[in-house]
Amino acid sequence: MTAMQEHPKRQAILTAAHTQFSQYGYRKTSMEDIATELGISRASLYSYFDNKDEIFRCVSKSLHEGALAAAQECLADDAKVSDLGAKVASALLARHRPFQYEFVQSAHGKELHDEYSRLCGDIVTDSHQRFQTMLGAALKAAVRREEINLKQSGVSAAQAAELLNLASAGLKRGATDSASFEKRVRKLAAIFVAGLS
Amino acid sequence: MTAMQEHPKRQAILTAAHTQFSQYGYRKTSMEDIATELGISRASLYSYFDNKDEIFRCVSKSLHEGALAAAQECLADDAKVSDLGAKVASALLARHRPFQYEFVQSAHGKELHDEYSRLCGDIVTDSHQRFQTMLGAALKAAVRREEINLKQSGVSAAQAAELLNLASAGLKRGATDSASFEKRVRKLAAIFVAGLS
DNA sequence: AAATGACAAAATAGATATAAAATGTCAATT
DNA sequence: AATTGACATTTTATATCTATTTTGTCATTT
Repeated sequence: MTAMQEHPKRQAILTAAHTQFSQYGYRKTSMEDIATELGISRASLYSYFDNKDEIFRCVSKSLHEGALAAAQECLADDAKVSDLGAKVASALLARHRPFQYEFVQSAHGKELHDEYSRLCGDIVTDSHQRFQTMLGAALKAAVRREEINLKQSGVSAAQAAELLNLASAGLKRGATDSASFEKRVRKLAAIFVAGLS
Repeated sequence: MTAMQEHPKRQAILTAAHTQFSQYGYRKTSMEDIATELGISRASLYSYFDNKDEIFRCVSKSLHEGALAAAQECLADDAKVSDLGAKVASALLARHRPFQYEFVQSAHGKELHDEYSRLCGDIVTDSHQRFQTMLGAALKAAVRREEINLKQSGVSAAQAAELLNLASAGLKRGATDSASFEKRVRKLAAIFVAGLS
């Protein structure tokens, strides 16, 4: 249920690193920068992490775990949300929120994206898969509750989850800020869920 | 209605260039390569185009114009398509088909994408806009025909068109080939249109 | 034990030089 | 008039060198 216990110092380092990475990109952030951001010496970092690559991977892992936990929370049976469309939208937003750096058209955004696929391809894939599984399960539960009906459109719950996830990622392209992204995801989810009835 | 008349030689050059560009990327394709592909001398190219950048822009323009014309055809009132979902899907596919190079996870795909935004940002934006306008108009016509109803979901026809277009672009990410992309677009369009009823 | 300063090794950035490839022009050719 | 070979120019690729930055380790300090 909960993420693996991280040594609090490790967690602090990851937070500082995340701040620097999203501000200056991966390559332009040095271990010195991360240490300074935290107010400790660079050498201390090596007591907690092997190298910068590992820090980056752990930041990524932490972001993904957090996003998945938040999404899971949104999809929980006892979630007090009016309708399924809103529930799905909130899960999609929880899933994609930490990765809004992709909005950035700048060199930073592109570099970060490249480093992600270079160093964290497995983490991204795994997270992608797990999210689709949990969203698929939530949709299946909704079928059981007869809130939606998949037979008409001929898609499985898993396929529907995949479509929602990929489509949401597409909505980032046109968005200039997180607010417009959020609005679009909510409308898409509402219409999509309405289409499964 | 029809695209601007291109000198047939110009058109032949654009075709040869497109072949080379999609095979080797922009930078790795030389004017010599394009000329050889066509069986003429490199110098001749300069009788028809100022330079490589202009050729690339014209290839892009041609692809976009072709895609828009095809999409327009799909959306025409007299199009003999069973339902609105299928009609919308075919238009989306016509719009995105020429740009499936984005599937390519390889360096080529990324380079081409970069060159597109460097040299053809205006063309891409314009095409994007025009497509959404025509799709929006088609949706509006469907509202008039009472095939769909936008009031329930609270989106304008233009917003719905935008959502469909961006979401479709997102579906490229997960697709490994054009067939899987096509299936996904058809399902998304069907569900989306069903959600507007 | 946790943190750090100091050190050697490795990576990066910048400058320079050279060779090769590609570009754009134009006079000559068909 | 359309096409091209040939030329001068520009761009790109590669290698080498130096100076600087960054990294990873470890003995020392608190």
